[in-house]
Amino acid sequence: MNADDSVIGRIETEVALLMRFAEATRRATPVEAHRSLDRAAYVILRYLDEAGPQNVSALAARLNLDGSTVTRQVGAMEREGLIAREADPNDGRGTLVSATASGLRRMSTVRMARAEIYDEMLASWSETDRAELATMLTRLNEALAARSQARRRP
Amino acid sequence: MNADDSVIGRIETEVALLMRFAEATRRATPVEAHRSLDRAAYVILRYLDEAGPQNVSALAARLNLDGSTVTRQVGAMEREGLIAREADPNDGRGTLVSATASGLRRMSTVRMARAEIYDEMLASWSETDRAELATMLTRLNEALAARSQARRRP
DNA sequence: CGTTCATGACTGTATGTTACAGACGGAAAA
DNA sequence: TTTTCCGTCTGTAACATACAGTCATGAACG
Repeated sequence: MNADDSVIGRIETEVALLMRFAEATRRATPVEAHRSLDRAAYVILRYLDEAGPQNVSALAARLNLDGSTVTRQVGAMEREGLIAREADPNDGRGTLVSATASGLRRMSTVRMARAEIYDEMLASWSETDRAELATMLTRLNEALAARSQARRRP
Repeated sequence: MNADDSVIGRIETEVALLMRFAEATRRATPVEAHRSLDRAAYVILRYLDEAGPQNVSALAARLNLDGSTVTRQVGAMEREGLIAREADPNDGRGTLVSATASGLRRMSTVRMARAEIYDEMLASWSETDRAELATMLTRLNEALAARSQARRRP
């Protein structure tokens, strides 16, 4: 049986395809929107916005990145004024990273632009179908998150 | 209104999340599966399997990559015996890239492994829900592809 | 209270992927 | 035939990332 004959095969194919599209779209995005807030910066700001100030380790765990990578990322973001770093009052070893107003503004702009793109792209979809897509993606991510958890504590 | 309050906002959020998961999963994949067939190699082999031998430019266009990037990729893949290169009989400038049996075998192995992961991950889903997810992903990709087309010929 | 171990951040280094610019040769057009 | 265009390849640079090691702080335990 060809892998594509099964529903699971189709899911694998479509997720792979989605990855390629997303990458290509990101790279093709005009400089003023993309370079101003590269991928890691965007997700970091999203998370800080959602969960409040975090230390580097927490960010690394959340983003599934090495601590050193996050250190460099937030270093660059600090230079651009997107986030601020301060000593963690509860742990002298830690560094608390918090989003600045400017950082949140930039994140929000990117987010609105992306939502706009999806809105245009799905213009012909019914509201029901859009809701169904959102639900399915949410559930897929929940499944992925559960698997991540399971793998981290084997 | 917060962007997440709308269905479109949720879709944007979930796709961004899915990207992070997919990246992290790819990086966390054990060497024997991952290094043996890195991301670009996998999609190149998938495309060659689907569409037959292609020259470098066609691959680059399809994958939304620069020609030089594809040149290097197929160079590495040739060294590993995953693809073969020959002069394009129809165009002396071109190089025809074709998958080898070994390359297709490796691709298929990776594909099955991935399908297996999805299968486990979605074990608790009903067949109806799985089918619904596959359908929604397919439709989302169609919308993305349509947008790509539109942007390429503006 | 001091020693030892664990943890958080950071730095040095290496790798992989990518793009852009330029070279070179073959193809197509004038 | 000459000029221009196109496909591939090579040189170079940027960037994100991981791994290993360093340094400082906190925690546990005798």
